[in-house]
Amino acid sequence: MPQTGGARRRVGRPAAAVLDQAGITAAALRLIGKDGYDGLTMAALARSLHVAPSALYNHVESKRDVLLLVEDHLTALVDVTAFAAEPWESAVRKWAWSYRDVFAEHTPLIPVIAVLPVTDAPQTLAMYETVSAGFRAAGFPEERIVSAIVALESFIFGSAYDVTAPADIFDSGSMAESTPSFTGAVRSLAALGHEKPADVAFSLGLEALIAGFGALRE
Amino acid sequence: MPQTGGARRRVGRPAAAVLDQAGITAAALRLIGKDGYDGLTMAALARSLHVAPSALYNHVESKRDVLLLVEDHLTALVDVTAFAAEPWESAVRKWAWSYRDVFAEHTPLIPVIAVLPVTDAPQTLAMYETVSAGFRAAGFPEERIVSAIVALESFIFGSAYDVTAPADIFDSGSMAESTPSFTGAVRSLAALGHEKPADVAFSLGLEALIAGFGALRE
DNA sequence: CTAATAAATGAATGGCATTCATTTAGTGGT
DNA sequence: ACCACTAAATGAATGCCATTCATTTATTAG
Repeated sequence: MPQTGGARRRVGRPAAAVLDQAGITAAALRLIGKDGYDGLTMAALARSLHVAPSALYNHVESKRDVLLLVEDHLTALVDVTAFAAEPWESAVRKWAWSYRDVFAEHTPLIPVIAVLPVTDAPQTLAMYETVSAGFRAAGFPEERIVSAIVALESFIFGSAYDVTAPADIFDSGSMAESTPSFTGAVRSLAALGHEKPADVAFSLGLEALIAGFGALRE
Repeated sequence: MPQTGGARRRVGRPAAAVLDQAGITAAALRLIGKDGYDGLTMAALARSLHVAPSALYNHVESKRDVLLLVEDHLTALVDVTAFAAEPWESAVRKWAWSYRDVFAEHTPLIPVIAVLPVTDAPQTLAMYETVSAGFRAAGFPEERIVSAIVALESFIFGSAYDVTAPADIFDSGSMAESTPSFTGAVRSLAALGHEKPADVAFSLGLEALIAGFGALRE
């Protein structure tokens, strides 16, 4: 049943197409924003588009395809503008923070992205092109560009998960006495009173990577 | 139906308990080794233990619990021995490679680990204790220890995904002409003929992090 | 001895992605 | 103008999944 309220569409091809990939992507994003990734089911997606679930399969091959559409849409939101206007260090810094922030809200996509051939994701490919051109212009040896980007990306994806971790993730509970070193370190960090510990760790790692990679430039 | 062949157990509590958490963990690991994480279903797990699926719920609360048991078991396999015997740099290096190697085979656990309160995972907590003690002994300022470990872990988790990526992940296909910088960088890396590009990126990032963090020591 | 608890079975339950037969509408070729 | 083909919708399965529950039997605590 495509619609609960309102006149339901009669069987057969409608005069004007109801669905397309852009509409499916937009509906998926709305759904994710409202109910999270648990709420993103093919049935719910169909319902939000006033369509039967099977109709979706005329436009995507699988749910993974939907996630791919979402991923590519989100990648286009990552800010790469600094590569055209700023020195390499600050361009990388802005890109990395933006990249992490976008996907921290969408960690269920990370397993999809990580093994996604870039051919299937034009916006993602476009991001890589801009970033690698930035590295090249900054004097990076060509054969290290991809490895450096991959390393940064790995750090970014891992850090995106970290953003979603519960605040008390390092509470050692009843084991505190048997883990004095770790418990002390956790308390000592907490004493600094940072609002977002994930940001501190991300900044620390990112600056180390930027400094280390910066030294590779010729 | 608990068993397909053989005499099936009659209804009611058996004289000796059939299941316990250690047995469930071992069976889950066998199953994952044989059929991967897709093959790890509560039904398959029960079948491999000659038990009805519902019997599992006397020993774990949910499938997530099973993944947690597996995760904690695997963490115990991560090599932290170098922290007792070697300089900080090489200890971190060995730990990080070992950690990545263990979880590269188990990437579906990463979303679970990333948000897992350490209270629920004693082996994981033990690893943190050893590692943080190593950082402390190496002269790390206490309030930076946790952030540095988190940053390294983020990089490690992201890199574990990278290991599983298909070899042709960066093949830009028909878009090659419109992405000259990226395509050139990919070709240039390929020309080096490394067997495992993921290892090159991991090494590059890890050495940058070690160098950057090493400078924090007092 | 008896009540409570623990550990098993087996039969649901509801949700999920996906497939398929069917219907209807547009399209390209002769 | 006709006809075959393709595209896009419906609605009814299908099979798998994690989880729950009533029931049975055995052990354990008081």
